[in-house]
Amino acid sequence: MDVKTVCLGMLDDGEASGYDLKKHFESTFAHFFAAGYGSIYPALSSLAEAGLVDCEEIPQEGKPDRKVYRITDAGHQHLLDALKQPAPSHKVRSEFLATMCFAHLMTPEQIETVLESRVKDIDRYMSMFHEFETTGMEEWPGGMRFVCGFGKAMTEAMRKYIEENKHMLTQQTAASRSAAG
Amino acid sequence: MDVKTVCLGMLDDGEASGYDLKKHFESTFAHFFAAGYGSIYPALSSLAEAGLVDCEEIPQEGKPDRKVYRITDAGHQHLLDALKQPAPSHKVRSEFLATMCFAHLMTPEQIETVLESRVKDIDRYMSMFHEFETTGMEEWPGGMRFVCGFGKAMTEAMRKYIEENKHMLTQQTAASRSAAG
DNA sequence: GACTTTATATATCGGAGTGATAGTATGCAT
DNA sequence: ATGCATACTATCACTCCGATATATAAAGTC
Repeated sequence: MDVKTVCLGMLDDGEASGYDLKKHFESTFAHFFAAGYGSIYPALSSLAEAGLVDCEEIPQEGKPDRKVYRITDAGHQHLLDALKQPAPSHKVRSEFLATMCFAHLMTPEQIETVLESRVKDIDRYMSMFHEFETTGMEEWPGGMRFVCGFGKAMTEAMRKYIEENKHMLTQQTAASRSAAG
Repeated sequence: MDVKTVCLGMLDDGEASGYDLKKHFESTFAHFFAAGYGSIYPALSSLAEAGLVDCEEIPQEGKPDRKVYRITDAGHQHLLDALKQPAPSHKVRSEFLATMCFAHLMTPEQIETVLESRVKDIDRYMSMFHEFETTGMEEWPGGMRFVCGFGKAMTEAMRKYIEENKHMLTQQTAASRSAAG
């Protein structure tokens, strides 16, 4: 399940341009599968070349031509095949946790700053989830609701853990020890 | 905070070879910062070239020479600077959730298989965390304890969410509807 | 005794993805 | 009038991932 396949899945729901897909990646998919133009445009080109999507160029004045992609029958079949993968991965890449591993080399102020930025990020996600819930999430397919609920549950658990355990980081670091003599 | 910096941080705790670091990445760092030889060896070469680590080649019979890396003063200073980054990221890349977004295109059996493999993965992580706890985690620096507790809390929350919400996925999919007529 | 797996140790390479940058136009605010 | 957001495309250098290659010994298994 790479960017190509996710794009294909999004297009299975209706035609769209690369720009449209990017907005999708930034909203409902943001918390578990980010992708930028650098992956989306090459993905769409490659899908078109493989005949899994059709591309219609819609000329526009002033702006660049809008390229609208539509999934083909072969594309739909390819998607169905891709969904047969029995053990899809779930990976975390956290510079935050990597940094916290070395908390004993940081000052309490540095640690506090990092935690604050993490909590801000968490709050951004929480308001995003809240917005989903208040803008017709009930009509989404079950899978999408499951996925967003998953993100919300994880984000809440993260905030709770940080609040309840940050004392482990700020108490008695190497920096505070040397500062205190 | 890239692989290079994490290697530097590990070496701040004592000299090690690329092979040693890999084992570290596979145990305590596995749940939030995976790295393979394809990232570790180039990282070490680059750190050595920049003078942030020293390399001592220890000849061995039969096996390839063991290259032991040791952090330099410049390297330690570089690490301290890297830890000043105020907003380190925390990213999830989940083919699992991406797949679940398209649950309406899957059979209940396919969905069940995917969930089972995820739960197995969760159990592997849980027994890993359990092993950490029973093998002298109390002596670890606060940061490492925080990070492992974080992983455990997230993993537990994940299992709980899946158990309580998987019904959202298996009920009434497109496949089950058409199978039922 | 032969066979496979596991552990020790290095390293490279193709392909995938990231983040920054670039170009070009409209419209809206300050 | 200058900057900023929105709409739309696209590329490029770099980093990272996963698989693969190479070589040997110990330990388990059939």
